[in-house]
Amino acid sequence: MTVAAPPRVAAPPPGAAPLSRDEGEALWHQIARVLRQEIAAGTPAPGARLPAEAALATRFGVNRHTLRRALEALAREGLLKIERGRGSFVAEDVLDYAIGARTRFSEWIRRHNKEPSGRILRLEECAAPVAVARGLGLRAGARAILLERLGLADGRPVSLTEHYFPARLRGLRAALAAAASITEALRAVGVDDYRRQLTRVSARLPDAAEAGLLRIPRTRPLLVAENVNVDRAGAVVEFGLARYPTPRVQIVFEP
Amino acid sequence: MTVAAPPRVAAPPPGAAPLSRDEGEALWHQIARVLRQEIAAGTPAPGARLPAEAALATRFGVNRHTLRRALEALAREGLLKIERGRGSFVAEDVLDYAIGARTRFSEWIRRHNKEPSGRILRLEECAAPVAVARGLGLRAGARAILLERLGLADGRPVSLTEHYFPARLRGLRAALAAAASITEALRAVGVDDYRRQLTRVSARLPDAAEAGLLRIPRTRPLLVAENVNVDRAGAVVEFGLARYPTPRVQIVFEP
DNA sequence: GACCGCTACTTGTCTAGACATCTACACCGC
DNA sequence: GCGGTGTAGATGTCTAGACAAGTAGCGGTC
Repeated sequence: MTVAAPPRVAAPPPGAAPLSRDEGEALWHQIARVLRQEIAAGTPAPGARLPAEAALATRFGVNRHTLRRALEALAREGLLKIERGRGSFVAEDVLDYAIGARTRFSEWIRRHNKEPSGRILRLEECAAPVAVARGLGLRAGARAILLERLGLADGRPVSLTEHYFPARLRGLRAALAAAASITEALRAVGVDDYRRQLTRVSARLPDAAEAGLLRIPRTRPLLVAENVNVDRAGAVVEFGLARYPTPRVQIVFEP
Repeated sequence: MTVAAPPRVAAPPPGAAPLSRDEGEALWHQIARVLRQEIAAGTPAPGARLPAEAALATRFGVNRHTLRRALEALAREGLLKIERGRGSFVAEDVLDYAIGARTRFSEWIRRHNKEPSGRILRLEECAAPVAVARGLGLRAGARAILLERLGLADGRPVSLTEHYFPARLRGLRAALAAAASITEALRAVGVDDYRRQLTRVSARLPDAAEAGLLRIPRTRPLLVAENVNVDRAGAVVEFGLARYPTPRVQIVFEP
């Protein structure tokens, strides 16, 4: 009397989606379909990490190679980004920041069909640092208003900006505290229109605070953009210093 | 004293391209590069079959899975077409036959940057079959001139055509034997211009002779096009019956 | 704090074998 | 000639194990 042969592979765990073996559709194809649906449903969310290949293989009750085949297919479709040594991540569409003369944060985010929001981190009067004073056309140490702000798209941080305004704009600090956007606050103090005069882009690694606020590891570079905004008369109304997390954000120059 | 451990895999045969193991580039990537070069150099030629995966794996001294990975990459690039149960074939660009009123064989081929040529298989006077007589507007059994021709592009067969002409065109048979093209022969007997009045397309499997001439297996369908050409006055000057091998040739309708 | 090395975890590659599935073709019987 | 059947050979899928190589974080050292 012989014992029944053990199944060739471990059965998938109870709650898992059932894969049909010995039917027409390949296992890796079925797995890709399941993952595609889950991603479309929002879990895991864009940017989130998937379980490791070994864990997913266990979940579906298949060999790691079979599972890899499914992940490769999804990566080719652009749904996943697989990073060696780190894991597989649900692709999040890159926010192209198209630098134009009149680009406003909320318009930028809305153009990507996301909901813009923001959090004021700091709002105070201070002495302008040297680089800022030069940008604003002031003497070093002159008084300036500083607004530090975290920009979010659909709740995910996409920018960390410092805005310096010359102190000559009376009432701006109160307006910034009350208004929903910088554009609106400037209008409240008489600056109807402004445009970007200059933008300079660089990159560096974030410090701990920046990494925490933007929710990125400290090894991911930031794009750092300095810009100068002027009013219709050409007077400087703002010096901005923006930090964007890569690769979530890319900057595009529009001539 | 121990014997040296045997190599994990068989060494590639003497004449084969050397692959560098334990260097930065993956084996499958090196193999893909070698095959890409060979295809670019023309051997194997477009349409030709590559050796089977097992044979190629032996040639490069790798496992079949490793070789498959290289083939898959090339297939994704469009350089190969892999067909289950048949083999891997160097992709050949499909000849789109754009049906226009004045499409001539040589122009068609030249538009694809290939060199047109042809071989006359038959040239004789015969009694027109019923279908042909109807196309030519003659009584069944009326005398007609038949030209059967194999058309080639860069030496590869792309069409097999029967051309029927009404016997009223005196001297055409001699002209066809002497001229390089039908257009030229017709001009020699006074038909300066002609245009396609009608084309009807169907498909069927080839018989043994057709398969042999077009160098395709008998299981590959032929595109069959009947067409009627008329001169400036509207009189029928030719009834054509063309057979094209799929998928080498596709027919495109131009409105 | 900065730097280094260690370690755990992750993805990438290669090998090996088994079986499924499809194609082409020869063969046979009618 | 026609159609079915068998067979060899091709690609497709899955499992299994091993090792390479990259990443991140921890802890020790200076």
